[in-house]
Amino acid sequence: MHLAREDAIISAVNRFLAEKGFDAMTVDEVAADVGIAKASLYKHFPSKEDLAAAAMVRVMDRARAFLDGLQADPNARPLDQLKAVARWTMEVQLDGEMPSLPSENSSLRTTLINNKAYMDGLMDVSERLGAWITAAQADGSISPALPPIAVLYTLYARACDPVLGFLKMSELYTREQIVDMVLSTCFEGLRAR
Amino acid sequence: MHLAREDAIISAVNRFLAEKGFDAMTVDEVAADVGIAKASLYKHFPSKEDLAAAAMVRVMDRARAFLDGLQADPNARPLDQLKAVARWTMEVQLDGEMPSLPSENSSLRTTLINNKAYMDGLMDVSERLGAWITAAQADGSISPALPPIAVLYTLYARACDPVLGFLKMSELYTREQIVDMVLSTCFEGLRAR
DNA sequence: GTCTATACACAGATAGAC
DNA sequence: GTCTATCTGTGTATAGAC
Repeated sequence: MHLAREDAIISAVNRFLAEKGFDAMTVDEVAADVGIAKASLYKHFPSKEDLAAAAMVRVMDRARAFLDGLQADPNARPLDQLKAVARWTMEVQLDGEMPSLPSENSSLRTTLINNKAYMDGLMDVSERLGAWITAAQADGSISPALPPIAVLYTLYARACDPVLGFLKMSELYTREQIVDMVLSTCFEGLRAR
Repeated sequence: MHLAREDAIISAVNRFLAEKGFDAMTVDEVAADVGIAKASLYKHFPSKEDLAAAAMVRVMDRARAFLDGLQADPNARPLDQLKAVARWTMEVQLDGEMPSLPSENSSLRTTLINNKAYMDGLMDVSERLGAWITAAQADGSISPALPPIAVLYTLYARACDPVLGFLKMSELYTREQIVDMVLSTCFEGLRAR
């Protein structure tokens, strides 16, 4: 019961973070959405920052589970694994399930850095992606001129790429078309091949 | 005197918007930075939203002036013009001079949409870039498979690309190297050619 | 753990004198 | 137009009863 309620809280936080971001999200609306009093919410999580951190931990866990699924196929090409991750990331964002935080907010940064579950998850994901990136550069599918960290950051940035939302707002393309276009832009570039 | 003071206000707003964003920026700190009382600030601009709008109008004017300079060279290739625009955008962001607004905040959106100077500037920039995009697709340098609007949004998104800030924070590369890497990723893609 | 009620701080905006 | 002082709303967090 207790865990189920906390899961409902995190779901609400996740949605609000995806919708309006950390600053615009209020603890009042989270409590109202879950259907409990604000004071009760503070019995589960000690601060607004910890609410956001819990949502980030959960999305990181989702990402790791997705990576587990990908690694079940041992003879997939590293490039395809990376594309699959980028696609998943963008689909999560388009579905309004990708919490995104301001990179500057220092109180939030401190909470996240001190959160072991989050940092461990981030390290794990980064290492697994890093292995695929170097493998893909070794087999010649990813440009070897780019530092691996630049490739990694570029992939992470797909989680908050505003192009997805703009194209969705235009209502000119389907979800799949949007993802395909941005994925193509990311890996193939704007220039013709 | 009056215009000079308003210009100082807009400069401060521009910097704060680039540093911490609209929500985190406070009117108090803007007034303190300029060195006037908050009430005096409200004699110049009727609301916080209008402050942000003024900063956006100014950066749009800067962009248009840059486009004017580019168009002075009549025999430049459209692809190179687009690259030059993307480069300029990223340099402005890296220098902490690119105000960036949340796309969701509705009160801000309303103010911007009702601001004729801003909307005219946005349309002008979009049309000029749109012409280069279609020209570059016609001459085979930009991928013809992408809708021009997707290319346009992708270029606009460079103004708030978090990869720039992350790479800067890593302190591994110079400003020029960072811009070159992200520019290459944008136009050439992650995949090797 | 859940609630109602409230403390506390801060930010946007305004009043009114000069 | 500039100032000091203030209003007002709202948001995070807590007190204390049950």
